[in-house]
Amino acid sequence: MVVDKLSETELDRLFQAFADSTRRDIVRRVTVGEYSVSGLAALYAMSFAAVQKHVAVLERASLVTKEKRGREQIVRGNHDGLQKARGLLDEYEQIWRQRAARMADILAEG
Amino acid sequence: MVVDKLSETELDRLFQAFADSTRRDIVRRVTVGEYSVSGLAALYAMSFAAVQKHVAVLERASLVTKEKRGREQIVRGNHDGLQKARGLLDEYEQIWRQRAARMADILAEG
DNA sequence: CTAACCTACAACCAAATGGTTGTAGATAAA
DNA sequence: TTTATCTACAACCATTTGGTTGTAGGTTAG
Repeated sequence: MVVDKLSETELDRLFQAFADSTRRDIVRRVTVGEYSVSGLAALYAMSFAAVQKHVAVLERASLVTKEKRGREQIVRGNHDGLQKARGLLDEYEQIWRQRAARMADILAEG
Repeated sequence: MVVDKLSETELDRLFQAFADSTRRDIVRRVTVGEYSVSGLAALYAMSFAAVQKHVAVLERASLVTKEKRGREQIVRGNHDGLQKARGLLDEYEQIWRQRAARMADILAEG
C-alpha cells in the first residue's frame, strides 16, 4: 500500500489546524453530526466571523469539507486530513520501535 | 489501562510543536541519535538561537528532553509527547469508526 | 591562565494568528 | 416584494511566532 508523500507545508497546515481547542472541537462535532457554519458559531463564545475563519483553517488542512445547501454551508468531517496526520505520527512511532529494537540487539550482544 | 486526560493547552503545545518542519526534523533526529543543541544547530540554515528556541518549544511539548553533559546540553527524543498526540488522533479515529458503524446500521435497517 | 566553545537569554523585527466590527451578496421566509 | 438569515470578505488590532544579533556565564582545551 503506497501512501503519497505529504509536502511539508501540508503537514504544517495539518498540525497547525489541530493546535487550537476550538478547531479540535469543531472536528469532533462535524464528524458525528451535520452543522452549518452558523450552527457551529452558535456553540462558541466568539463571533461568527471567528468561527468562519476556524472552519477555513480546517478546510485548508483537509480536515473538513463544506457543501452548499440552500443559503447554508454544511460542514462535514473529512477523513483525509486525519489519516494523513495519523500517518505521520505512525512513522515517528516506527522510528521509536526501531530504536527500541536496536537497543535490545545491543543488550543481547553485550 | 487508564490514560490521563490531557489539558487543552497541553494539546495546543503538542500540535503546535509538530506544526513546523524544522521541529519535526529535530524530533526524528534526536529519536535516532544523540545531538547537542549546537550539533543540531549545525544542521540547519539558521542561527544557533533559532534552533535553541525550536528545542525549547519541543521540550515544553514533552517531545524532547535535555540533559546537561559537561558544557553541552544533550537533546533526546521523549516518547511521552508522541504517545499523547497519537492518543488524541486515535480518539478521533474512533469517532470516525463509530460513525461508520452507525451508517452501516442504518443501511442494514433500511 | 587564557582562549575557545556551548548555552542561555534579552531585545528587536516582520509576518502570522486569533480575534473584532462592518459591509455586501445570495437565499429563504413573511 | 420586503425582510430576515446565512455566508464571505475586508480592515483593523493585539498577541504570538520564527527569525535575527548581541551579551554574558559556565566548561573544556591549550
